[in-house]
Amino acid sequence: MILKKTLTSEDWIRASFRALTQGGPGAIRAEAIARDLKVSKGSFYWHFKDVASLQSEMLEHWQLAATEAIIENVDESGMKPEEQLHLLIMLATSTRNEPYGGVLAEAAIRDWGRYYQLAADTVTAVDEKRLKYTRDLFLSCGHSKKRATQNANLLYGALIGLEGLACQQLVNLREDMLYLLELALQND
Amino acid sequence: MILKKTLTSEDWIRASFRALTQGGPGAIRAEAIARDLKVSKGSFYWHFKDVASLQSEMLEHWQLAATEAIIENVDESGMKPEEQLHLLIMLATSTRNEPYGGVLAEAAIRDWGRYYQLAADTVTAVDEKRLKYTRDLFLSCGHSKKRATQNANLLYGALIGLEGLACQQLVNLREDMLYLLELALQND
DNA sequence: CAACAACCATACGGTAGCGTATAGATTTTT
DNA sequence: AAAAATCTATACGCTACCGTATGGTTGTTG
Repeated sequence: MILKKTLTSEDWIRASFRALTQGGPGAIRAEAIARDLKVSKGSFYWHFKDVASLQSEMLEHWQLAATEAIIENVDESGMKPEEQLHLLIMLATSTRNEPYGGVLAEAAIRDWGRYYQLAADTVTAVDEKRLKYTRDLFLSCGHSKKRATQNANLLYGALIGLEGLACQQLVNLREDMLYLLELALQND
Repeated sequence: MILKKTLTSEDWIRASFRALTQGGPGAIRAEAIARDLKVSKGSFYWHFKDVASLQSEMLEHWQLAATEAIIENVDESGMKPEEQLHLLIMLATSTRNEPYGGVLAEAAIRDWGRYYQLAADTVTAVDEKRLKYTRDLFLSCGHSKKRATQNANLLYGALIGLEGLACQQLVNLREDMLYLLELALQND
């Protein structure tokens, strides 16, 4: 166990994501997070100009992590597109230990976007990238442009919606997602 | 135009839903909503014991409205189950003028549930009812118990997820939902 | 009209957060 | 060791909200 004497802005950002996932956007408060880190807010205002600046740094970090993580794994797998889609779902439905809180942060930031423009823009950018990536996989499966788009939309939309329902124990996320992939890949 | 001299608790609840949809759960504050209604908070504390009591009344009202609205329409249509499913999607993807803010309130309350237990319980109750209703429709279509469940989960999960993406103009909600219904109803 | 209830305004004390200022402590550099 | 840079503590004024207390206004009822 390494005892760090001083904090980095990374430490603050990680703690802020804990606050976000546990208490929502309204829990991103300098003094509250300072208490969590067992320091005073004097530290906060050294690392950040103000709370808004912390928030934008959080979103910046998340945007990077949110697109790199899975796509890299799938790209380097050397599989056929159908198998890549399967892998994509397996990765997306695993309770992974991602930086910045994983699927919980994902949902929290998505919510955040409803009331905070910068978060909305970030989420849109991430969604666009993921939708495009998924659509390209379906295109590689030989689907038409229209059908590839619809399949990608469905897959990604269902993932988001089902993640919430899975948290309430109302559905089995992976099972339902794999069933959807089956439907989407069926030739007519 | 009728000039009302005094407010009812209903007026407060409606205004509170406006606040919720526009500013998130954190925007449900007695004094802020009072300003919106152009009264003082003395009025608020006459109609409600405290903010928590306003919140629980909001959730109570929404829970009723959220389940009655569409299901009634579909039940009384006298259609075949396949057509009822189609109608269900048409209604769910129409930008309806529901009480308490419609689809925007829906999303806001879903978010709210992440940080507020009472909201979480309310959302779960609503989701359970809707999922069961949808599953029963698929059962009426002759689907097996397992497949009916998966189809219902997919339909409802995709609706939730796609609603968010539709707000960002990233998908066409109704088109994608109808496509999903097509897939789900295909006989193998 | 008197009495009462329904509804709202105003004023109060208390808490919690923001951002600043300033000084203290610690590490790094010279 | 001295100086500089890095990091944190403390104290301050400000704002916004909560919930209470109290009194005023309006409308209804006997």
